[in-house]
Amino acid sequence: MDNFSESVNCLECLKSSRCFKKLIPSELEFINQNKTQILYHKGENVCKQGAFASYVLYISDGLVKLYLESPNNKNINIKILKTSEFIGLSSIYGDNIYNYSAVAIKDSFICLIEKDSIKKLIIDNGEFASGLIRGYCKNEIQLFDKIKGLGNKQMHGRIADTLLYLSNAEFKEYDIFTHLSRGDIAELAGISRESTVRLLTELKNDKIININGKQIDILNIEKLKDISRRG
Amino acid sequence: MDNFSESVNCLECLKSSRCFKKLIPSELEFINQNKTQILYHKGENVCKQGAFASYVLYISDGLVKLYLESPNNKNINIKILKTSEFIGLSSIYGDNIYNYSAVAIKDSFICLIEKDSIKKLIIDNGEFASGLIRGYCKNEIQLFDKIKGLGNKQMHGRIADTLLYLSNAEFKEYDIFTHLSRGDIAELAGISRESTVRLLTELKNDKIININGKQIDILNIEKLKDISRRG
DNA sequence: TTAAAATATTGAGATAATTCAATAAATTGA
DNA sequence: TCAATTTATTGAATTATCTCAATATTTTAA
Repeated sequence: MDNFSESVNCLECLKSSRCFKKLIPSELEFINQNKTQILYHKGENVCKQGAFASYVLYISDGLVKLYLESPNNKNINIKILKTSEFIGLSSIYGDNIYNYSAVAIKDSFICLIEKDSIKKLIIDNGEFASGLIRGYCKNEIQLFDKIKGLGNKQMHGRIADTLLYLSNAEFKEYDIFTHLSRGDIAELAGISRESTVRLLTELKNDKIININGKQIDILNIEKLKDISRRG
Repeated sequence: MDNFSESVNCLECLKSSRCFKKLIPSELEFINQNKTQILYHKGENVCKQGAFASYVLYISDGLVKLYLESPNNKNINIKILKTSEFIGLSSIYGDNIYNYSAVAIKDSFICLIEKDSIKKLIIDNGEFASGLIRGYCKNEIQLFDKIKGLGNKQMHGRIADTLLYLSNAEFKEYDIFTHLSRGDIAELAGISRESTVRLLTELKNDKIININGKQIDILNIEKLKDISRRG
């Protein structure tokens, strides 16, 4: 199988984002003309922080880890993106550079959409713009949560946050833990791999979670939320 | 002087944001009808995390500190907002709640704009929506920087980041340091007040900055940038 | 299937950063 | 202007967290 799937038509796409539903057929056709779909294999970089950003990426089907790189090559994972989510929307104005890196954590079909077509649709179609802005808002709120966690919680609260995040309904269908290493979890929580392992063992001993290889299940969500709250 | 300034007309406003310039006169008049301008004194809360958000706030003239509150009542300062910037734009969709708190750090004129009028203009005027999205993008990039700092820099790098941020051209006309306490700087850097003081003294001894009461001046920006880079 | 590579786990020591406490300096309001 | 309050500064002790190193387990690829 090569990197290009049989050409998927945006007008028939079943994985389309809420805001695409606001487009009229001719606009959808316009997007269709200005996009390519590519298969990224697990572990492959979908975009790279600092690289020239001519496309907005859209996850047609897959699972992608978004992360920030730092000079001291410690990464911090921002979030896990799923089917029907955008990558690189924060790059459509301004520097024309990706502000983060992204890597497929399982084989994923990604649509590359010309940045300028998105910009054109924002101006032409207010409902589309409104839908996009809805996404920006949701996004921002999540970034605030991240900042709260990193800014004033310590290890226990952060790992609790991360486990609650990963156990959230949005990942139900994804069997998310099988795609994540301890290092991935550590970088989501913003703590070291070793500390992560230690904390997970501790939570298991306290019967708050159950660990089965990579799979982690929450046994006592109230206690975990409490740990998250206390920080 | 009461809390309301003589009614300022949006059509004649000299402090209008870039995106307001995309509005046609009737739309500006529409905003004008749906806003109130209020004077907030230094130290007064402009909005409160968790409170019902019916308005988008716009700084007509002033200086406002945006911060996140946590249960353990340690705050983290997100940024300092200046004249012509919005507060609460991330609340126009979704939960209808402010996601952060904001406090005036000097007397500030703030316009309260009906959330629904902003929403209406987004749908009616693509150029306005586009302008707003430009703001969302810029914002997001700054939040990523914040996360990078908190996530994988230690004290020295963080205080360097904060000093560089506050010494940036955007605050040139504001004499920003006179409005900030050591605690404010600490919460911007995400470290304790005591550590902040110690680090500032250290930087002063190394002749990288100069301290004169509240005023802080960068003497060796290259060295400071280097500290920021190393983390 | 097996050897090599990558990932996970555990313990111990080192380091970063906070907290507490005491004092100094600056600001505020009567 | 002066006392009261808030803010800033410094040192010492404590705590949180990381790093290093050694071993175990899992995954990968020949």
